Amino acid sequence: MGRRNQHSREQQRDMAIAAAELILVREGFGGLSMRKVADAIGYTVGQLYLIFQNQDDLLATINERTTDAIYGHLRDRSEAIDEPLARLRALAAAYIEFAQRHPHRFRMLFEHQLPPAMEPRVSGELRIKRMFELVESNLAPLLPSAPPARLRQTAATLWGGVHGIAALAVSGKFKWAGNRDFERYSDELVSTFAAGLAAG
Amino acid sequence: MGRRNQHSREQQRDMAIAAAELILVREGFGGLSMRKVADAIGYTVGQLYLIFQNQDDLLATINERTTDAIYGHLRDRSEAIDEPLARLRALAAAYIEFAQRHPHRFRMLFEHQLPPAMEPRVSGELRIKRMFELVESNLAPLLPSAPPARLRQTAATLWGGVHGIAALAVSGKFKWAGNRDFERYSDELVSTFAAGLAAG
DNA sequence: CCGTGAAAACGGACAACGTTCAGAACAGCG
DNA sequence: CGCTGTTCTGAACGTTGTCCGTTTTCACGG
Repeated sequence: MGRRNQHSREQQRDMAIAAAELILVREGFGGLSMRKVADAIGYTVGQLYLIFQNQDDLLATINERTTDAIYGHLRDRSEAIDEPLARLRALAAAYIEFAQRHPHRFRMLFEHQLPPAMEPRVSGELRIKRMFELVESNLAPLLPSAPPARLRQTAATLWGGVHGIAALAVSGKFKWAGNRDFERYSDELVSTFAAGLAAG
Repeated sequence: MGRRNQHSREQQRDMAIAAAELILVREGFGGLSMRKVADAIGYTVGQLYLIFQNQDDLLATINERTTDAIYGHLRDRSEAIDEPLARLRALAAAYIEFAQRHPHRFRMLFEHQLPPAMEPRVSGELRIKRMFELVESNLAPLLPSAPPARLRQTAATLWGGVHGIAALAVSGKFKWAGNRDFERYSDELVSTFAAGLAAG
């Protein structure tokens, strides 16, 4: 086995991912190229294509890590809270906070699409599903007698709404509102939505 | 004035925009290149750069037209309705419908960002603002005694939420929900949110 | 009708991009 | 040392956005 360098394939993979994430954070989605990643880890582009199928493979891998990071952030910000509604508010605020703190990672997660030729990544879909289930489980106490299907739809509705605020915050198309404090919007959304559920 | 072709600069501009929109619809954001546009209108790339400052200029122009199209669609779908809450529901459904019918145009509107070097486009921001004001004016009857600032925030909250559902619908990351009928979500969001407003 | 100057359009150049692949460089074994 | 199979390189191809020197075309003055 002629190995020229001391890094195993697994190590190279980790290095490449770390380097790519750094470039993503610094220069954004558009500035992330295979050549830059290869340079950053001291290998050539060709080698990168022995580690990743193609660029989409690398980006999808990073997106899975981003989903994990969001999930962890949501857990951290909500686990110490007892009251269900307060937990939901905290989850929403944490989601907005992550989007604003890591706009490039957040944007790439939702803006990058795998080409139709590539088979979809089950692991990535499961991660997103898990994130939504976190919302669902915290929404359940507010809808005690709702059947599972209804609960899932309502969780999707609410979280879709929270996601919209985060998406607009990160897209930069929200300047007209003049308000940089986006948690105010997510708070109002969650509170008013919950009040509506209670009323209905 | 030596003009070789029968098209005025204004005509060339219109042709280029129309061709670019066609390519966008057919091949998506990533498939839209200056060279393809130039080919489509029978000119060379160089000429395209006498019409548009650069690619971002062309894309921003298309995005302004997309905003107009959404605005018109929202008006069409809501003007015949009398009841304010029903109007809001119709607006939300129309927004989702547009996003699903024109996913590439919708995505580019919110995913493309001008490089920081270019000065922001006031006309584009005004168009987005106008769209949100359409929501605001239909939300006003539900909050009769709310001050303008509160009204604006609530409109932004609600519409941010609707936008999130549209964004998720178009991003293809909503498969776990198993539900293709996204108007169900926007209906629930608007109804529940309005119920919450009435209760508060 | 011809010449001239300016506007209009072309087309080649450049750097950067994703991707591929023939061959060079290497480690271990005999 | 030489052989073998893996590892890695570096050049290549096609495409992209962008620029700019050159050529073409026309309107007008003579």
